Parts: sequence; structure tokens; C-alpha cells
Amino acid sequence: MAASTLTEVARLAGVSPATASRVLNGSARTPGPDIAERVRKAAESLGYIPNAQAQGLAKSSSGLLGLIVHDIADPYFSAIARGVQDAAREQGKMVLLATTGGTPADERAAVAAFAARRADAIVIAGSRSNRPADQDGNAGLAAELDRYCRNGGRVGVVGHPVVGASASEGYHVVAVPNEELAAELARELAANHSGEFVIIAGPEGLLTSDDRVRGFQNGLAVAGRPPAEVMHSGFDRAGGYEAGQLLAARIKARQTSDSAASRLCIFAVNDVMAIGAAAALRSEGLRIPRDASVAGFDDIETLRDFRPELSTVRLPLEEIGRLAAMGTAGDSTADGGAAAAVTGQVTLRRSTETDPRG
Amino acid sequence: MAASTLTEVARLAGVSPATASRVLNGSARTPGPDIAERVRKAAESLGYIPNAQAQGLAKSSSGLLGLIVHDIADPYFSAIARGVQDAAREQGKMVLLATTGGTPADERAAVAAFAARRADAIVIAGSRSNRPADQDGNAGLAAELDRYCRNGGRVGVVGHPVVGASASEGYHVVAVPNEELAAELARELAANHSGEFVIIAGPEGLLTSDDRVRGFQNGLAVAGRPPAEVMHSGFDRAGGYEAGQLLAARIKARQTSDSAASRLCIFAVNDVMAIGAAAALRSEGLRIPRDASVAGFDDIETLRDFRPELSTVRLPLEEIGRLAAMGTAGDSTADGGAAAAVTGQVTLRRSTETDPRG
DNA sequence: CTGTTAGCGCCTTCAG
DNA sequence: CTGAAGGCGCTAACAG
Repeated sequence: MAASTLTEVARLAGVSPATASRVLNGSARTPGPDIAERVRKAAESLGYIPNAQAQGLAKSSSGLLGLIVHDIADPYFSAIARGVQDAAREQGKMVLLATTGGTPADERAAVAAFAARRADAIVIAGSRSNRPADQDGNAGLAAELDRYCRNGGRVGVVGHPVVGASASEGYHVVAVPNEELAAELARELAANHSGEFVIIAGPEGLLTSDDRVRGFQNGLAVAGRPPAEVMHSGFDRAGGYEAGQLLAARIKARQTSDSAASRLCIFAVNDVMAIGAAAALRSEGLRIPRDASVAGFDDIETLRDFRPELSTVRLPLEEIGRLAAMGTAGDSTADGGAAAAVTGQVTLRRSTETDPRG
Repeated sequence: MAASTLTEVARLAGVSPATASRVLNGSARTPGPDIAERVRKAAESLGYIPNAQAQGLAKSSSGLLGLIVHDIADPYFSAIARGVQDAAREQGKMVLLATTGGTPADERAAVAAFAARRADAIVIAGSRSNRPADQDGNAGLAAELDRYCRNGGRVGVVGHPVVGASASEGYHVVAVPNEELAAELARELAANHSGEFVIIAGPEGLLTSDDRVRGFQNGLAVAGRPPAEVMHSGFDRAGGYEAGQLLAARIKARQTSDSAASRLCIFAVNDVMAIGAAAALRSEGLRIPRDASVAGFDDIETLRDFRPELSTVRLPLEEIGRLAAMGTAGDSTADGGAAAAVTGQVTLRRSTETDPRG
């Protein structure tokens, strides 16, 4: 009743297991055509499926690609996952999925689990954290990754290198110019917006968030503007919503007290937060861009149908996933620690129009 | 340089591999505390990580849970994936991901690949197709699943049983009352909508789509309405958009020719298509619900921030994923072919308001 | 309670 | 070009 084995196939074909193996799996060259045919037919009739575990054990390589994300239902991550999945398919690998909520400790566990399965490569998406509270977690994660790499594993990271990771062998990072792009966004916004700026950021210490904040402030400075106030909140929709509520109250207070109040321009460090903030404003009866401008970052697919159309920085998320996964393939000496780079595109839309019709 | 093995740990601890195995992995009961400690320390110092492939080979069970979806970046599937992932974590399993675009042939290949990896269970999400063109693919898929089950694999399917699958052993389906819910939706809409109905459906033969169409028509009949026209299109946003364009033209023609034209009520068989249709109407200058009502199905998370708020049928997607995955755990005789059932909730929102303010 | 002995299913030298 | 033998790392019966 159990799945049939190579030995059974071999016996049925009247050959040795070795021969059967050679014809059935990608060996250097196939044995005699007559034999080959016989084996193939035997395999077919038995419904033989090679046991990948055994193959992996023998070859010590599993054809597995591990993917670590915060939350697979988040559009940012699911877009990246799609790219990774594509790349995996091209490489003839399967993807193993782990979701961690962004906790370094969980990420470490995921890496260990992947290592246990002898995944050929691991792709880590999701912002790295530099918070003191995560220090131990980061150290553990770095150590785990290090060990994984030393044992021949390949790692692809999106955005930032893992804090404290020292392995350069087989360690590959897809660099995202968050700071530069945020600066560019700030400059373009400043050109059309005379009012005050506010930044809704993630928790302090989240590298991606910090980068975007820093870049944005730099951009403002270049444009001769004073630095924006920074509000820290959760790196998700709820965080954006929360900050949005605070801002809504402030905007309303200003509108009633000061008739000539200038419109606020809100930059949320990612689209999901921007959407949350926009929802909060809307629920308080405020309208975008009439009462405030809002911009995000990432250009997740969801934005396509979000109204008002949200200004953002377009990131090729799927491509990023692809690159992260592709970078882990092939020759390990080709790019020890090398970084593939992607580029983004500031995309101004209705949510930051300066002459709002409504 | 390679990862250290159990044998190495055992040697370092001065015990036999068997003993080391007993303490390190979940054996019945741990050996003497003194020995146990010694082994644990040895493992720790060597950074030992058990080789899951070898474990799997020895125990013939892999701790792997295969998940098959059309597209991981589709909110419908990513919500289900989240539920599956949750369940897997609770069961101490890892999830293997395969995306197939819904092609039975690809699904078959995915099942074979999972079988090769000796996945303990497979969850298949995504509508089954009954189209003649997919007949061969379905047969192949059914055969593959059948074999997988016979070899002790467990299968969880969302929605419909795979066409032609005969295995009842370990075959588990999470039934979704699509027809009933669609009927209920139709009745509720009919109660507040006097105009004509149109259905934007997926390709003919997609079971989920067909069920919802049938249910909706039944509901209309119960309400004393004539059957709605059915437009077939792709089961995704693009499909909805395409149909929406056609409808937009029709609506506009009607508005100009007949001043007292009644508003159309459009039912798209899933939310993603409804969003596409809404986008098409909007791009043609039409507004919802002023110029037409629109309703969808699923209540994907994206709807939360979509405007106008879309009427739909709420399905507990994450729960569905959980159930599908959970159903594959535990005693195989408990529910041979049994069906866990979920329930949905008709949810009327602004997009189908009868007295639109604008 | 611990150690020894066999495999799990496959691949890969090494002979023939 | 084919077959035989050994081992990948671990677990599960058995002994002791």
C-alpha cells in the first residue's frame, strides 16, 4: 500500500536499482535505450514517485527554498512571495513558507527549521529591526544564519542585511534605495506643497522605516523645509489608523481655530499604513486631498483600486522577490555578499494634489 | 564544515546515537537526567540541528503540509493561506507552497511533487473546473490524489471535491454553501432593488462560479424576478473589468435613450471581479451606487478600504483555511470524506443602496 | 535504562 | 554499460 520504491521498479524491469536510478533521475547519461524504455514503463505502471527525502539525504540537497515573511496575507509580502515562487519554479525548487510576524526570535526558529530540512536557500523578507529589545533576537538570528551559510546554505535578504550577520559567503542582499527614494519623494512633494509635513513612521529601530524617515527629512532639508514631525506607530494598517486619528483631531482643531490653516502633508512610511491613516481621516469626516495630503511607499497592488489614488514610491515588489531568490542560485563564489539593486519610482497621484477639487 | 550529525553529538557525549536520539527528539521518555544533560550540552556546543530529511525517511512522515493555490498574491488565497499556515504551526508542520494558476495539469504536478516530498497532507484551494477542456487534467489530478491518499496521504479541499476523485479515505472537504448564500443575497437585493439584474460570472464550468450563479438565479426566482443575464468572463479582476466595460456602455446608452431607465444591479461572483467591474464603471464616468448597484462575494480583506463599500457575502476565509488544514490532521478514520462546513453572511453595504446620495 | 542491529529509499563510487 | 556494495542521518525494534 505504501508508495512503490525504486527497488520495486528495478525488480519489475529486471535490472538493478542503480540502473533504474540512472534512467529515472537525471544521471549523466541514460543507459541503453532498450533498458531505459523497460524501466520507464515499469515505473509508469507502478506509479513510481521518487522519494525526495531519500534523494535529498543521499545527495544532501533538497530542492527546497525557504521563504520568511511577516504575514503572507499582507499585500507587500504576498507580492514578494509571488516573485519568489516564480523564481523557485524556474529553478525547479519548491518553496517552504514561514510567517513570523517579524519577531527575530521566530525568524531564527524559521531559519533553524529550514536548515533542518536542508533547504538549499532561504529568502528573508520584512524589515530588520535594530531595537534594543530585539538585540538578543537579532544576535540569535545572525548566529543561526551564519551557521546555515557555513554549512553551505545560501541566503537572500530583502532590504537590509540582518543585523550582526557576518557571513559573506553565500549571503546575498537585494538593496532597496529607501533613503534616496524617500528623499526624492520629499523633494517632489515640497515643490507642490507649501504646508507642514508630518511623518507616520513604524516603531523606532525598524530599519526600513528609519531609512525612509531619514531620507524624507533629508529631502525636505534640501528643499529648504524644516524637518517634519515624526509619529511612531505600528508598521501596519492599525498603526497608520491610530496615527491618523491623532492627526485628524489636530487637523480639525486647526481648521476651526485658524481659518487660514495650511493643509498638512502626511507621509506614511508604507502604503498599508497610509491606507490606515486615510481611513482614519475619512472616518473623522475629513477628505483627501482637500483637508490633507497623504503619501505612502511601496505601491502595493491594492492601491490600484484605492481612492483617492495614493501618491507613493513604486517598488517592483515581485521583481524584488525574484531577485532575492535568484541571487541564491548558482555559483556561490560569484557574489559573496554582493548586492543586487533595484530601483523605484516616485509616483504622484491625486492624494497629494495641491489644488484639490474636493 | 557540514552540519554536525547525531552521531557526532553522541560521540562527544560519550553515548550511543540511539540514546542521543532519545533525548534530543521526542522519544517516549528521556533517559537518565545526567546523561540527558550531557547530550544536550554536546548538541548545543556543536550547534546540532537534526536532519529532517533523515528523520522523515526513518519515520516515513515529513512534517510537511502542502498548499495549492491559484495565486498567492490574490487576497482570497492569501487569506486562506494565512489560516492554513496557522493550523500548520499548531500541528508543528511547515507549509510547502505551490501556485498553479488553477490549471488542473499544474495542480496534478503539484500533488505529485508534494507526494514525492512525502507531505503528510495536502490542502487544495481554488475553484474546481468542470470544463470539457479540463477533463483530462481533472482525471489526472483525481488519479494523482487518489494514489496519494491510498499511500496514506490526507487531503483537504476547499469548496468542491475534486472532480472525479473517488478516494474517500483521508479525503476531507470544507463545504462552502455558495448556492444558498448567493440565493440569500439575491433575495435581499431583490427586496430593495426594483431594476434589472446582471451576473458577471467566471468561465462556464468553474464550479464555484456556477454554484453562485445558480443560487443567485434561484433567489431571484423566489423573489418573483426574471432570471438575470449572465456574462462569462475571467475569474479575476481583469475579467470583471472587461465585463464592466461592456455594462458601462450599455448603461450609458440606456441613460441617454430612456430617461426613466432603471438602475442595473450587478452581481459579480467574487469580490475581485466586482472590484474590476467597479473600476470599469468608474473609468467610464459612472458612479456606484448612483448609476448601478454592485455586489460581490467573499468579503476579502481588501474591501475594508474599497469605496464605495461593497455589498458582498462574508466568508470566513482564514477559518476556511484553518479547517481545511485541521481536517487533515488526526485520526484518519474519524471522517472518511466527511465535510466540515462553514457559514457565510450576506452583508449589504453602500454599493447597493437603493436611495443613493450620489 | 542504554547499546546494538537493521533498515527507511536513494545515489555513487567501484568492479566487472 | 551494468551490477554490487556502502553510506547519507536517523529511528525503531530488539538485546543486554
